[in-house]
Amino acid sequence: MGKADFSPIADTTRRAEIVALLRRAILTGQLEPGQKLNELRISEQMRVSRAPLREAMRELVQEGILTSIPYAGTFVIDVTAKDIDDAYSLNKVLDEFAIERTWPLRNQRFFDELDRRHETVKQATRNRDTTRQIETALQLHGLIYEWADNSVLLETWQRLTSRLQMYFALHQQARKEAVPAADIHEIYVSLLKGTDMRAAQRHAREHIDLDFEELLSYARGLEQRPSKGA
Amino acid sequence: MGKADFSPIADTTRRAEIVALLRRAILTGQLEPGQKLNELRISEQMRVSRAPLREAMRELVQEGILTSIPYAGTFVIDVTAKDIDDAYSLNKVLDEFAIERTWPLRNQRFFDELDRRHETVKQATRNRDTTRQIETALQLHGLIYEWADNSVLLETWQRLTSRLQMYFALHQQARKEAVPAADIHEIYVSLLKGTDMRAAQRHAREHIDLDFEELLSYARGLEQRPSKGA
DNA sequence: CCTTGTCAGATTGTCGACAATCTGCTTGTC
DNA sequence: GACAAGCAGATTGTCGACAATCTGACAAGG
Repeated sequence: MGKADFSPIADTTRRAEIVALLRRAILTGQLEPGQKLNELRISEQMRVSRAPLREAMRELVQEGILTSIPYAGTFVIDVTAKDIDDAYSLNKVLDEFAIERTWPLRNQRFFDELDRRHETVKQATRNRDTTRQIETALQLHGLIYEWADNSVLLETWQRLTSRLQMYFALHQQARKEAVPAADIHEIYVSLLKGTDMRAAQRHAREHIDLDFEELLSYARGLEQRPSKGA
Repeated sequence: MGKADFSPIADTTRRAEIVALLRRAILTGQLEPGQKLNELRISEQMRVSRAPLREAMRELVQEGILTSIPYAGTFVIDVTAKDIDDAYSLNKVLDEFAIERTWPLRNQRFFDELDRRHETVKQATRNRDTTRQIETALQLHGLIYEWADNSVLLETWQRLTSRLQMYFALHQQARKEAVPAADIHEIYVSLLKGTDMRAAQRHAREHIDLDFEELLSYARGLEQRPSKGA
């Protein structure tokens, strides 16, 4: 059959590209929490007018990684230990739900995709590319959300992901050492392939606990850190 | 003491007002699902330029009640039975979590607020104001989210609320009869005041089931309904 | 010394006009 | 008559300029 699956072509608006650029800058920590985004300066740097830039910023405000105060400016969100803890506890609940929904829908394509993403994480780990390591680990984790066949759940996860990626990036940036080379995802993947759903859910919970443990103690340390301005 | 608590003053930007206007129009069903929003026409009607209107629309796109296709237009989201079912099942999980978190934080102020909102619903019911009835019922329901002391959870709920309100409004609009005068929230409120958390969670689940039951059958009926254009 | 009024500079919010893109119709060709 | 090319209208995307608002400094007054 000549039936090819074409994915939708890329958004060719400046707005979409600006959103991607800004998001990346925030999630990798290039833009620090609390920092103000000067519209004129950024628009000149990007060789773009302020209109699409402002529209892009509105999107990121709604996405939850920017915050806007009328006539004062738009800022990268501040990260508090409470924020991380909130995201963390919600994540646990959502994980359990996502696994429950994904469970009966697992098939060979799911397992293949699981392996593929796992491999991508391992590769990033080998390359000592911490930023990409965070990104790919979240993508591995996100598979259960993509597979759960619930659009609202997926959206919720994607919003959460933005923040988590930002938190982890900040954490990594703070302690300059490389992340553990040991593969902490091995068990997670194998449990998702297994037959005991409860076990998978339980592990996901503990798995998350592990990841967040350090993150939280780190965040509690920098509490009341002054926001850096431009 | 002359120490007054001042809440932040209202956003006085056109953008914010436009967002409120558009959201209301969508959530009350004035703008139908699938309908296209003509920027020029709306901006002229509101006596506003397209810039703030477009920024407002970006916000609502991210809020999930509008969808944008580059160079084609921005449309009110289409409502499918699956969407409602997805929102419904996630809502159940979130409710359980919200109740769990709110439970130890309940105090007199909580109970008072609960009664206040309950009273507001009853008043809207007496006045046969169905739109307000939906709105107030969701606000009553939202108290456990506001009280749970988890900002991420609250945000998630607020996004979900937008859709739910839209769904219920559509439903109401379809079947023109008035909503049941019987007070279905009575038990919910009393259980939240009680001592059996599990019972409250269980009831919330069933309570939601009741509300959604009709909504779902209605939505399944209008599946493949053609989207109405401008 | 502290408070209040004023002002200049910088930044955000809004506007009207232009450019890019899509849609549907018309036209020409076979 | 079927079909592709191309044109005109409408709509969205982007731009540069102007208006509204905030911030901080400075001066006047108590």
